[in-house]
Amino acid sequence: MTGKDPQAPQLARLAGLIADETRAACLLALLDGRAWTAGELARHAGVAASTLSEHLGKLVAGGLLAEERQGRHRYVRLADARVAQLVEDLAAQLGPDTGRRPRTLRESSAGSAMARGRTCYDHLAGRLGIAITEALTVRELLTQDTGFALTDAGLGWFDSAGIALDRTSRRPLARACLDWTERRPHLAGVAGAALCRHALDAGWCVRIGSERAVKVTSAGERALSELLGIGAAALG
Amino acid sequence: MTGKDPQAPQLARLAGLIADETRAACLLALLDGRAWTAGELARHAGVAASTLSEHLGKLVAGGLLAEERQGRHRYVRLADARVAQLVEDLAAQLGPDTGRRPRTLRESSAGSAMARGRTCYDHLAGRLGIAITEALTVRELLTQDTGFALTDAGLGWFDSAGIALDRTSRRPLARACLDWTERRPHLAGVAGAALCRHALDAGWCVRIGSERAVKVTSAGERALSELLGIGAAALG
DNA sequence: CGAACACTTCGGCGGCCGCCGAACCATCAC
DNA sequence: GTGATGGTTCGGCGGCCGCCGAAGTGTTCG
Repeated sequence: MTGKDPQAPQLARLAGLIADETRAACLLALLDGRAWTAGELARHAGVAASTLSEHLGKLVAGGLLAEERQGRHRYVRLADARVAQLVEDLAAQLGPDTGRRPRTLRESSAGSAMARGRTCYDHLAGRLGIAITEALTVRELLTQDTGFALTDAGLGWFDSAGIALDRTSRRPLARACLDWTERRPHLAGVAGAALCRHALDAGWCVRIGSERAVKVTSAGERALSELLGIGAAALG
Repeated sequence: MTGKDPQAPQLARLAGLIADETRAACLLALLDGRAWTAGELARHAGVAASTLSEHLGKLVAGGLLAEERQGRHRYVRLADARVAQLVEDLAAQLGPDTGRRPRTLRESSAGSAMARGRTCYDHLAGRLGIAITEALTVRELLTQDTGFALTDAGLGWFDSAGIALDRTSRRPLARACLDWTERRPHLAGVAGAALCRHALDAGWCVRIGSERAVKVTSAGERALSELLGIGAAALG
């Protein structure tokens, strides 16, 4: 009676890819949606280059990462949005700051910058992401009470804001992503990605530091206030 | 510069709980939403009782399982719907039948019963779950093109069918859950759970075997046809 | 061309962890 | 009470896996 579920070994293997502190650190770092070189990740994780090389091999073989070789560099990024979502979901399961408290001033300010606004793979998160999601909901451009979807008015809003949405993608147009600093859902999916890309392209916000944190510019404050009625207070 | 993300160790620990074949088999078995005894799980996984006891200890300590002691039995079930979703998401990432092919007739027919209809923690999946989700969508009770949410008409349908929806829960009313046999989303969340419970209570379907598979009764066929226009063909 | 650099491969070391059986403890049946 | 059953604890064994440094491959730069 060892009728063990046939997908158990594979589930274990998949989880095993994430079940290593160094690989987990890589995946979290790659949640910024960009491609990192092997060396950058090795320094980030505080481990020898040779060690990290083996980790990348496993993650790529397991389908979690996509690689792109350029000259003597090996660039690596999350394979697709599904993998990003998976890592986010796992991280969200942990709950907010169950981690250690920041020890240094530098860490603390980096933490608060992340809490203020950051990218979550390809969309916006943190107080910035929440403020936008909230504003969309209040204006009935997004409905959250019977699920999570854009309204017809919401489609119109994106259109009039000049943000194109790819409606042919198999990826959901709007999806809720649980924010691990705010404990509330923010907008992800095709619409979330398009909005984030537009915000960066139009200079509404800029990346700060080398990680995921972003900062709203003064042009961004004007645009958010004008288009969604978001006041500076909500972005504090 | 070992500025490793502070949540990396925890992410690794969480994944590590799932990254064992025996524990993975337990979690998959518990996806039927019911409580199993330690002994049942040990036999299911094909491992000594002492070994399984240790596994359960870890899963409970890690918050993935909830336990309930009754007399000399230790009943254990998934801690909540979030954990179930997490396991489902991980399993969905694997893709359909990447596992081995069934070897015996018994396995094969069990597999097709599972493909025809099954529970996915607390909602319906398989061709049955897809047929229902599809019918709800065609009748514009559920919208999938701008996200995933019940429409106003959908709320009315649940009401007139006598299926109460708890709108006070923090859990989303409607949520998409990727079906790993059909590769398409089916209805989960509060509405999915209420529908599944009603289907079992009203005798629309009954559990078969000791696992997740369910079978539509003739009363169920009538009800589904009447309420949602689902023909027997869709349930093949 | 040679030096610096990014990455990979390979041995080898050490620790962690899943497994079992045996002993133990609790509950239930008689 | 005695015996059977479900579960837990404990040692101890074995394998897996992450780590490193050293040596090797390919690329870029002067």
